[in-house]
Amino acid sequence: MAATEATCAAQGLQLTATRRRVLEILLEEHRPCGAYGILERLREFGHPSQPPVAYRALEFLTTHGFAHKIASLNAYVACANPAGCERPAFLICTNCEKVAETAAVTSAAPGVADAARSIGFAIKQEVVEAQGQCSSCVGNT
Amino acid sequence: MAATEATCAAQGLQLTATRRRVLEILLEEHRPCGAYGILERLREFGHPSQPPVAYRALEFLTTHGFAHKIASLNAYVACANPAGCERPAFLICTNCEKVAETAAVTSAAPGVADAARSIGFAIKQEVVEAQGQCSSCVGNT
DNA sequence: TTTGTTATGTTATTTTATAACGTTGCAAAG
DNA sequence: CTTTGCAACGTTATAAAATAACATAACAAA
Repeated sequence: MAATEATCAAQGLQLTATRRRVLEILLEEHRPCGAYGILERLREFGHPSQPPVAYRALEFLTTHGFAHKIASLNAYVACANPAGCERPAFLICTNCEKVAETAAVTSAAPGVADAARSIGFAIKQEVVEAQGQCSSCVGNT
Repeated sequence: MAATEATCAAQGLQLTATRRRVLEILLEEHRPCGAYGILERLREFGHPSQPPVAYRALEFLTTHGFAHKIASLNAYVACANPAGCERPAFLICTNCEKVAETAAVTSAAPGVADAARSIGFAIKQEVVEAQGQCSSCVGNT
């Protein structure tokens, strides 16, 4: 949160009340939240709660790297490293639903990078989302 | 298509009319198709066209590896290598929307695999979707 | 011929996301 | 000042994606 505030201040980004509240919600849960779940939480706090409110805040947060969308879940998480987040990749526990964020060292998995090069494909961005079981859940279900 | 027929025959899977038609549709387009786009095409061919029809066919096709879901687009593509598809990864052109399928050689991008090991996370499955520009579109947009 | 299984047909609903349009607040240019 | 521009907001409506639930059909095995 502090890191986010600092980045916003440094870059002239407006961390408005709703945007801040959405980020707080994401930080409190440590699991991916659907947009409509966030919306409900906003409502509890007296914020306006039509869908575009949540989606606009989420767009701001994801655009600037303060949060990420987990495409395979259609859900959102706070960035684990808002100062200096690069090449985020996610480890999603299918049992407890918690998500660990990590950084992919190279641009792509070997094979993918090679394949891209060989067909002249210029990679701009990657979605890397691994599903499996976290250490507490290994063995269960 | 032939490979899919062969696999179905070998494994006792029923490639029914609708399932076959959906696969044909995916093969004709060589870009990702939304479920509702597929549904429209089905309607043109006189198939029933309620959403579950498309979703059931897609579930069959994806479960058995004849097609894949592109999570970051909420869309579906035919598998490029229905015989022996493993660790599929996708290169999605943001300009022409075509998708190239490739195989990730290792289980995860370096860094991701390491991170998983270090926190005791057992990876079962991975979603790897790179966005960028294909060779014909590099330079445009 | 009954039973179980797999696939289908259909209605309705849920979940996720965006279009569109008017308003507000505020800072910089005139 | 005041008006012009812009970014954010509020609201209504709708689109797009996915699934729940339940009835039917087709067919093979007991």
